[in-house]
Amino acid sequence: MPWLETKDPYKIWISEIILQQTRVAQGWSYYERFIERFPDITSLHKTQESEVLKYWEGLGYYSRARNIKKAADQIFTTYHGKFPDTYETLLSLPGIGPYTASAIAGFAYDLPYPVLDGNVARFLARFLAVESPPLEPSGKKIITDFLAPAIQETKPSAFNQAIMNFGALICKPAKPNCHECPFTSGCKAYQLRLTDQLPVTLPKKEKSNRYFHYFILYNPKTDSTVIQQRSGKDIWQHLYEFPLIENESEGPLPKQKSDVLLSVFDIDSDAEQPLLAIHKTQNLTHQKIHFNIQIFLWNGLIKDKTGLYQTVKVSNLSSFGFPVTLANMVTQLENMNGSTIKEKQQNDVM
DNA sequence: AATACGGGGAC
DNA sequence: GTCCCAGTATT
Repeated sequence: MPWLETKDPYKIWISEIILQQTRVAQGWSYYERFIERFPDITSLHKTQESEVLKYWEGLGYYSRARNIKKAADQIFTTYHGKFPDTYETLLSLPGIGPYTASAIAGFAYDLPYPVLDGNVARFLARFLAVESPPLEPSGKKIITDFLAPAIQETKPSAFNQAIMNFGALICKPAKPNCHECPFTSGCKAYQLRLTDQLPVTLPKKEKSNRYFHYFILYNPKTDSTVIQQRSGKDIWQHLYEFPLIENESEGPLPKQKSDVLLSVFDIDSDAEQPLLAIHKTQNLTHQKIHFNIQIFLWNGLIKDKTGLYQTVKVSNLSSFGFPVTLANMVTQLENMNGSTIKEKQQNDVM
């Protein structure tokens, strides 16, 4: 972990944001690349949000990237580039909640704020036999009241690191290593044989299905295609995507709907068939996305005055941040490098 | 208090 | 398939 070798609050901040709801194994390479490109507040302040999102591509929870950019701008202007060094000012920054504020306060400044992440919550929910979900307000209070005096007894950074590691390595979600645990004599869950029933979890909700029909329009003459940036409050905010029609139900898109979009790009669906149609699904926490991706040949015309669509070279696509499923499509497109599509086009003519 | 927000790895 | 991860913001 960065804080094992640095007290730089900037690096600690970035690593903590990346590791929110993200395992070290998944986030570590992102951290290294991110720090290399953005070594400090100034470098983040000088770039565009879209580049930060590109570096976040594939990590998920993209509000983290958007908020990192916001917070960096705030630190640059409001705090003149000096990283905030109190719990309250840290907490006031976008993307920094109670956990991250405590983590930075402890690791960078040795301030005694106990961290309460998933690992700590699980350990203390068992140790204290907390009856409510440990991250709900009531359970959270019980745990925080227990930790607040405890962290005063020792070095905050060591305390926080140790208690999180303990939860991750010993007091694991399933099959905790109680035989290696030095706290069994004080652990209520262990005494009551409730270790596999705690912590209490909330009932899970059903996830919704969504049907995304993407149109990849390929202009072989210029080796270019069309993308747009996602707006609104929906998933993947500010990431890029291909022209999209979302359908309410499973199955093929009604011809009338696709014709409306295709006509914007001067494509007659009766004359032009997709070169390729790809189906994929992607499981997210709250929804299952069904992708239907079609590649069409395109003459380069856009009959749309909103300016929401932008034409880009295929060779330039990878400079934009896409949702992971579309990022994989981009990789495929680049590998085709136009030649496969042209080949396919010739085969169709013959 | 409930809900949305991504993606992947462990089981 | 299910669970859940060094959580936060919004409603």
